Amino acid sequence: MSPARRTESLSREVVVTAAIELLDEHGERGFTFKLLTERLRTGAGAVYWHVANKEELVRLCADRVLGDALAAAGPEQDLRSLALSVYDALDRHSWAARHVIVLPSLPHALHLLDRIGTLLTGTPLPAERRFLVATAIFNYVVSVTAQDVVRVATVDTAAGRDALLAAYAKSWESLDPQTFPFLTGAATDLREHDDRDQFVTGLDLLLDGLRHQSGGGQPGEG
Amino acid sequence: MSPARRTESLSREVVVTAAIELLDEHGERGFTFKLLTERLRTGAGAVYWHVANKEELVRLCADRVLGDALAAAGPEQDLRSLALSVYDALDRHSWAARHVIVLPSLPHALHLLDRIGTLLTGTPLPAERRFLVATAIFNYVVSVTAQDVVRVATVDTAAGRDALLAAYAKSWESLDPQTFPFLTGAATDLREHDDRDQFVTGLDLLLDGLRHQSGGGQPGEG
DNA sequence: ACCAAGGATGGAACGTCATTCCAATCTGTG
DNA sequence: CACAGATTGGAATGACGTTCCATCCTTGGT
Repeated sequence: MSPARRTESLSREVVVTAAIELLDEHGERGFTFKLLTERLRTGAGAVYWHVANKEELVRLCADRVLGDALAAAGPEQDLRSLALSVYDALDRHSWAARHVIVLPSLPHALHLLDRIGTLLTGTPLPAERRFLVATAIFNYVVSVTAQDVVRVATVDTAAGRDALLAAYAKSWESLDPQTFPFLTGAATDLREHDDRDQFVTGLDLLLDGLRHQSGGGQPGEG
Repeated sequence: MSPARRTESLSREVVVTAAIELLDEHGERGFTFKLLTERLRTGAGAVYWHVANKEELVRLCADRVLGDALAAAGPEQDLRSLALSVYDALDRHSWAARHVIVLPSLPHALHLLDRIGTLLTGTPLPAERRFLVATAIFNYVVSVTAQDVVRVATVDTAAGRDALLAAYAKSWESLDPQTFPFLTGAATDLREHDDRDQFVTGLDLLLDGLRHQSGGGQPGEG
């Protein structure tokens, strides 16, 4: 594009914005300072003036993404739609979720945990269990979004994803039914797998458990 | 230590065993081929003869850990104790969980998913929901173990951990009660945080939801 | 308007890492 | 005993994060 150096001044915000773009384009593994300095038309030293190191930079990016997600999700939401808003936002930036942790604090992670905890205040859940349950829900939302157990997202077209799932499903069909009695019969389900549906299934299970526990119950002896 | 080269021949198994030791000692970030070749008393070329690259090696290590965990957990377990066995095994090798994915398949991940699905077969849960629910449980166990939302594990003494948690709890107390109405009151709970308790809380929530959804039966029990 | 002081910048230089390459050694087989 | 292929060790390579430093720019005091 342009060979010259930049005219506007750098700032932490500008660096983070460019980094998020590059993280989205190349993934965390493909995100390098070389790419970053090229896009910003500057040198490494300039970037390091605003940011301690790459790790801090990615953390700042993840916090920005989470902050935007929380701002976009109106404060009137219930637990389920809050969780879905966060899932959708983090899913658009698949590198981000793994950096969302409570301690050492990612600033907006505290906001999210607080919102979950506050929403629990309006339920019959015993007060002394609120923190454990809030953290469990936070944990589910962030962790499951981060792990991405079915990694077919590398393929960016929907058709390619379907083809890949179909190929895997076929290989499941030819597994040994003795050692894999369940999976051999589940190949069809795999073909219809969808990350978001999968997330929702677990979330509803969790929230049903919450209703059950706060209704009249003790955590069932499992 | 010893300057000589090794006498016994290398093998994939030997390499994986040494790698697991080093991963445990230095974490995934600190695990390098230099350390590995020093411990094995060989050169990089020899290691690459048995293993395609570092990523494959770590995946093999994770699969070994998961396989050992499944072998140790007897086949007669119910859902809850199976989940706890896997949690405990993966928690002993904190680098491993993040590499446990279903597609592209980590071999023993398929075994785990199959065992979860098979345990659901003895349940009133509608057959067409089994795969979704099994994957949800798999997802919870593996993802939550991987994410480690409260990263105080860097400190290896229990006393140090407590001190760190106490310090964080103190900082929560002085947050703005306006923006953090829940957390400011939860500092005490944080002080008592325990990763495993936290995992169990979410797991029981999930299993309660399962019992609830599957029509009041007793799925978790054999 | 001038000047010092420190805030910001760009890029060269450095050390570390994963990976590749190749000459050397071992092992089985005829 | 010789040859081919399997296996090994370590030097060479290239990419990367980070540090260093000379330079530029801004600001506030005079």
